[in-house]
Amino acid sequence: MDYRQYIAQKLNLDCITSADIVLPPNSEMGDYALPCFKLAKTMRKSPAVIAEELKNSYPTDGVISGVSAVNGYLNFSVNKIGLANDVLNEVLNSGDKYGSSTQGNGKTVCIDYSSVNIAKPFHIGHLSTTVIGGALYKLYKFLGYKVVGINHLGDYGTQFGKLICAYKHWGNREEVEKGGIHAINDLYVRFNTEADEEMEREAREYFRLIESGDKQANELFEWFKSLTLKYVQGIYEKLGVEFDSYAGERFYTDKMQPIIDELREKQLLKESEGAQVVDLEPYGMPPCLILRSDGASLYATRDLAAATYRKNTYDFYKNLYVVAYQQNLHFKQVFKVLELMGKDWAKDCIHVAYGMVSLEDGAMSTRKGKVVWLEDVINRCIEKAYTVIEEKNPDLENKRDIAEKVGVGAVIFGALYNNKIKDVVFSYDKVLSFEGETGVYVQYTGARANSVLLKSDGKFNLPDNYEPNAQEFEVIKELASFPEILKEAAEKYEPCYVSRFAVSLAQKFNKFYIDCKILSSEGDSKPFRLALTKATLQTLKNALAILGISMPEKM
RNA sequence: GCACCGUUAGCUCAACUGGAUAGAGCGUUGGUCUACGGAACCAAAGGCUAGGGAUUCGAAUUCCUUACGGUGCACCA
Repeated sequence: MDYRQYIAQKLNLDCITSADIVLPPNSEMGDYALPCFKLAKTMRKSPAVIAEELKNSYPTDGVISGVSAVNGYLNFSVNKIGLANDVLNEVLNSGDKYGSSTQGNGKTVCIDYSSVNIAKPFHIGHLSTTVIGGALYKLYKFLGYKVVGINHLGDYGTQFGKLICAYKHWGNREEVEKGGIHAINDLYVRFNTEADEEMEREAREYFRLIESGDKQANELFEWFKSLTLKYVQGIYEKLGVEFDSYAGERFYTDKMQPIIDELREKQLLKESEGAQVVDLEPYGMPPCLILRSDGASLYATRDLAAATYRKNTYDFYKNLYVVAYQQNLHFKQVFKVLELMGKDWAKDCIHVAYGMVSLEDGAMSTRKGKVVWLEDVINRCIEKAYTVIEEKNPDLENKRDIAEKVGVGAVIFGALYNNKIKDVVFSYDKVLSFEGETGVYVQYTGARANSVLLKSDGKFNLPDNYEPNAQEFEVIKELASFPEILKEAAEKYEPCYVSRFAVSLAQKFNKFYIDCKILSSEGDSKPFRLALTKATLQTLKNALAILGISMPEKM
């Protein structure tokens, strides 16, 4: 039920739409409001008089039970009985589907996220793209879209020549098999600190060998790639993140030439300082480099090919890139070039930018060993969760399992709680905090709700004409807002709308839980409160699921 | 130098996109255990929304400007 629209319709004024309906600052005033100040101009009356007149003419009914005029605002109170009934019925009937939608049916969304680089382990800086992308993936699916999750592998570049060179000089099979991706990364780091000119020359030669299809060089490369994928797969499983395509940069090797031809044909390409570029000066941007002076392709060239490939293959409705804001200019340039090429779908390409992570003593630096590895963060959170369980609930079954759900949940939730554009200074103190506005708080609330339900016989019939009290109604309103929250989150590409909703609902429920006895209440209260508890648990579960977090039954 | 982003309570952040008294968590202080799970709840203290101008009935939110911080700006990705 869209109350804004309902109210706007009943008001029956030309200049008022559902967008003009706002929420009052506190619920004693009402549930919705219309500020009458705009109307004052056209109606040539004071806002207070207008509100008073509208109040008298507004037809109250079973949906809107009260109207009042205060300080130029027209306040509406919804019929609590009706709303409570509608919401609880809908949540309980929809179950895992509550909040879902069919708005995306027939539309495909491509999401490029996480994009692992071969031979580079994840550090804490890779968390945002992975979990933001993962959450958007689930969110769009929930809203009925077909979603293609794309891991645009960083598998192309001269660094792989360096890596092979380093391996040939210092590495051996056993050590790499044993040490996995970190062993490969160590070799690469060593190359960057120790390599002389001779090795640099060798590295370029190895890169050329990869490119020209040399068997031995490619076998090594594929080996490094498989070790990398094995490593990230473990992390993705923990974080509940999935992909439909691993088409990386190399995949586009043979798909760039048609783009270059097209650019030339459309006379967009011109030479500048020996390189081939698209001039973007009229749009206030530096030129977009397409070919280096030695004829080699660049980052932008591959992204143009990739976007075109995605359009042709998936016919996307939207094509999202979950990449840090460092790349703002790059994507602006690429999208502009697509537009200049006459691709009308360029407007559907969106850079979902997020802020950067640094450490308390400055930026991360692999070379200086100033790195926080993602798997360490995850493991430490799981350990902390296990310790807390040992302390608070030592008889719990499946302690390891639940510690993982809680620990991983804390990591994901922490990364998705703020507006994504904000920079973050990583601290263990913060991720290891399990109190207040955290994923653990939401899970704990769910476990509490579940515990109540287990103690009841689980059978109740929702009473027909039960008027909820203040605490109950706060929970009801929160539950009712979930579908709308999801739509806004998708529109703004902001998973934090979902995590904030989860905390807010948990807070409202906890207040209700403290103030109102559930199991020992009498009359219609008991079945109503059980229904409310069950609906809250369900909705918290659905919200967490979108974020990639599971709800433990006990903890 | 130019461009983009950010700046809200001691700290970390919200604020439904221009609406009423700017809200949470952490921290601090003081409360709530005869428990449906204290990983919780209640209360108090804490704000000239970085400074200055403008638009508006009305601004944390829009525009201009200054300061501070971040990022980017040609052959890396």
